[in-house]
Amino acid sequence: MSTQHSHGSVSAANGAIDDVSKAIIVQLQEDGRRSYAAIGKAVGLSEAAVRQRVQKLTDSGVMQIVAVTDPLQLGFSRQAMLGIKAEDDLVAVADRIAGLDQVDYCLVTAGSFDILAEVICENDHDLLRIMTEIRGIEGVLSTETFMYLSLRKQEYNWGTR
Amino acid sequence: MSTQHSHGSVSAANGAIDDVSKAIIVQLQEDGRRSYAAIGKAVGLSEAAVRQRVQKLTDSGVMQIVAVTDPLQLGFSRQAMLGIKAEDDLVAVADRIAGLDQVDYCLVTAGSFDILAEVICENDHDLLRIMTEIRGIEGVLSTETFMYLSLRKQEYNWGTR
DNA sequence: AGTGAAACGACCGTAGA
DNA sequence: TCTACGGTCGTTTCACT
Repeated sequence: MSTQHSHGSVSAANGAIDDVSKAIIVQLQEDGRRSYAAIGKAVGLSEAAVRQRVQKLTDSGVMQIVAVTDPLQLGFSRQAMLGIKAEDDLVAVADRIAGLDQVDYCLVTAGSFDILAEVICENDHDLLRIMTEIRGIEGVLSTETFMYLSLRKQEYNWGTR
Repeated sequence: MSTQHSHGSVSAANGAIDDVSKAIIVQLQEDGRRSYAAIGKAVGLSEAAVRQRVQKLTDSGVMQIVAVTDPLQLGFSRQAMLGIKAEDDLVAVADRIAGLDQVDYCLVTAGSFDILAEVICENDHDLLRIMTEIRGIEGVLSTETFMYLSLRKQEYNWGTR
């Protein structure tokens, strides 16, 4: 870490990612199972070098390679975003909500809601149950439900365009 | 497709996924690059059989294996959910919003907003620009912004618990 | 749909610049 | 941090069930 010679580092001291690593990420956003050799050919690096950089990127949490699924095709036909008003420690309340299995996405926001939570359920019965559960959580003042009618865009390839 | 012998199919006629395929998906949700051989060992199937099922699952859009990145670590420090009220054909309006590069997630909802859109930006300047752009889209009546303060949960492993 | 086997290619550790 | 190389393991194709 103390010295650098002819080559740059995967991430600079400030945590920025160089163009080569971005190119590698693009390759893996297109196909998470693309071989390191093929990626190396595309970005102009040896197979081993690609492997090292992918390792660092995943270890540092910049990137993860995972299967993402379509809830509808797996039988989860009810999705909703919940806008939540809360009191006291918003992070603590959000973490309690995030602890529920049916919540896949939860964050603290600035705006007329304090917390947003996305829930994925099999049916209306499940959705009602999880909503009731969230309303019962300590610190939750109110919830408003936005039922998903039609998903128009969902992209995972961020930071590389 | 017309006959079945001793083995089941990857997806039933109604589109449901059997338990073996779910087990494969779980493996790939844990690690998208896990070898077919290792998955086969875990789920009790040969490598070739695992590969065939993965192929079908990805071809049919039930699953995709991709790199997902952390916007913050890639220099995109401003995220927000926009609650949008719109008129006329909501799908058409949502698709126009979805066409913007900075929008990574966009859907039509039932509730006090007609459309929800998540935007990922490098800075406040970009965020303001994209908000202005969305407000200018035909059919958009109003937008309300929920700035992201703290992401507490983001899970990709859906449909397999 | 699944199995098994053989040829091929990818992956991984190590060494050296 | 990169390239180079060899051993090991995964992948692919094919014939068969």
